Amino acid sequence: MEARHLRYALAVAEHQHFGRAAAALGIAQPPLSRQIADLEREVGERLFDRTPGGVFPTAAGAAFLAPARRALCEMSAAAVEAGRAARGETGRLRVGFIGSALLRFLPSVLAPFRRDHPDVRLELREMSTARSAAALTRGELDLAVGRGAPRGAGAEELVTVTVGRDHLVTVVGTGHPYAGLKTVSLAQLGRQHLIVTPADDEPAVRAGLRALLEDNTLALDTATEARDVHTIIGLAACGVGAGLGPSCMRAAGRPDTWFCDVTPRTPLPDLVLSHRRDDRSPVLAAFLEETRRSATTRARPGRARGAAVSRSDAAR
Amino acid sequence: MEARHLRYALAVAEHQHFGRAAAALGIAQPPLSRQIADLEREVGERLFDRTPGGVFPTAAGAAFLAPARRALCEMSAAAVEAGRAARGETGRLRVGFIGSALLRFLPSVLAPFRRDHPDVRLELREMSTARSAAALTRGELDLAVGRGAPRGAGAEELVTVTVGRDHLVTVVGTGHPYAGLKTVSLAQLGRQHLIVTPADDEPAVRAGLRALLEDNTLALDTATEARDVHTIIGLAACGVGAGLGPSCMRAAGRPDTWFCDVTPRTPLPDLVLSHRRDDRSPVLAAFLEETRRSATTRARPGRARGAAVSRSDAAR
DNA sequence: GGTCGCTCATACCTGTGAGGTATCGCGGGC
DNA sequence: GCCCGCGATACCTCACAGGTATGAGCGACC
Repeated sequence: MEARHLRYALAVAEHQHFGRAAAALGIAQPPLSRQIADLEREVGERLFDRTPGGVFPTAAGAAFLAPARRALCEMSAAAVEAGRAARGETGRLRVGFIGSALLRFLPSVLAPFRRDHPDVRLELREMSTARSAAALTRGELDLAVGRGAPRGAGAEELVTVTVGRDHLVTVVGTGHPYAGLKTVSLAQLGRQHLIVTPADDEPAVRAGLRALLEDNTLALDTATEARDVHTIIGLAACGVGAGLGPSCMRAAGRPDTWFCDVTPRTPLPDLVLSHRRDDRSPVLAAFLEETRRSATTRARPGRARGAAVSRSDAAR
Repeated sequence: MEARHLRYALAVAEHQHFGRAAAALGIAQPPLSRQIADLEREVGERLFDRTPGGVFPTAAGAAFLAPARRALCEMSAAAVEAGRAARGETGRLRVGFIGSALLRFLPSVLAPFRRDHPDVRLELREMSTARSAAALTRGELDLAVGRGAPRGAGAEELVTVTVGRDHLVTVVGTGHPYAGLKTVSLAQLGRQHLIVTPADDEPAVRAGLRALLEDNTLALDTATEARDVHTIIGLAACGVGAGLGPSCMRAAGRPDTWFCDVTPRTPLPDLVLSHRRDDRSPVLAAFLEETRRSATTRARPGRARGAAVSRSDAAR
């Protein structure tokens, strides 16, 4: 049985007349008669009653036509869905991201992406840079948002794009001696109890900090660790010590906290997107395109900081 | 796009290999490659990634395959449903019946029919013989169970089958003078206040009664009318008078009622099935077949009364 | 009641295209 | 570098979808 048979049967049912159905199908009447006869032979039942008053479906014909209609619907739906999937309008995007990406990058990208791709299922999971990179190479994620390009096993299969730059800031509670200062020096920081992100989670960030505080590794080794920027800020607000984090962390500021730039101005590893090099997912491509677009529209009106996007490979 | 393309695409997806898919389809590999290429051209998207490690659906391909599978399912379902409908296993049967058919005929036929045709939607509506015949010719019913073959406009388009015979009995309350009698005569009945079925509802029954009581038409003209056997019995129990009805009415007897045969033994119009002569519905045919079968199985062990089935035309 | 007209079925022809065979191009692995 | 496996390409062939001509059945109508 071919789709042709279904189309012909539906045309006959619609027009109740072989001649007119054939005309509507753009073929002659005899071939239509024969195709219907072939179909009836294959199904094993007469599907139409040919009466002088017109052609009407038998009980078997009526029962045949409903699923036949659905089958043709599904066939055209297949073509439509293939096109939509190819354009990235449907599908799924599994994104792993660090919490600080929620402060500036994701807000600027997610809203327009959702607007332009409402039928894409976004699966967003907050996780550390290290975990998202591993999940990416295992195929459990399609996109990772983290700080610093992934290194280590499988990293050469990934491609990274920088989507944000931040420098180091410190956050303290309003009762802390630094509260009210515009800047604090590295030397001052080295004498504080620090609150930092765990080494396992953010190797690039920790390596950078270790290099900065080379004379005060003790400060880092005895530091309090917190996985989330909000936790770092909250602990600082409690007076636990001086939190260290990216400058975008200011967006999560609370009335009982104070932020100081660190001098000298100290860039942190870039906020980067990573995805598998061989990933041809149109949804991923659409998301990256949206990232580029939102970067340029943000860059034009004013400062390019945090909006610079440059493509590079993680392999080395 | 033809069903062939869907089958081929599904085979390629399943085997992840053009050669093996072609073998499974019973064709050579080159035609399969070409059909897939044709399909991709028609859809406008590449559906499969041909890699050295195997053939895998692209995002568009994956989106295509799901509805394609459903389309093929619907196609085979169409053939199956046509067969089931042709065998009367699915469909609808709208039956109009007089209340007394619930006493003997319908109980013997409906249970086995439902058991053998569980997916047929039975629409059962209690109505008078006159109304069911009219609804039948208007196409609002498929089958009518009534007393006496339909006459009048449209009756020649109907076919009737006798499914039950009854003779006249009378029912009285236990306080009535006839209570305890085995039989009462027509003459005795003519002196009673009667409870009978309305003339509009059951013309054949009323005509028969009128002929019987020719000397006592007054008794009929002043009779109480009740549409339903249960109402006739109930009114008789209340002492309103002597109810007249078919012998199968005994099956609805109550402790406060008494039934007497009428002498001489007086046959009532047959209980008949009617259906449109041009109705080719397999469900109807299956129901009639079930009727015949249950009649013969009931006839064998004992009395054939009420089970005799004879086919005849209502036209005259 | 014979004829006409309408409609679907049948007979037969034709051209397209599905499927066959042979072969090429291209990676990957030894 | 060579071989092997796999999909693509080239070309052929025949089945079958579709075309034309005509037949068969059945109302309608004069």
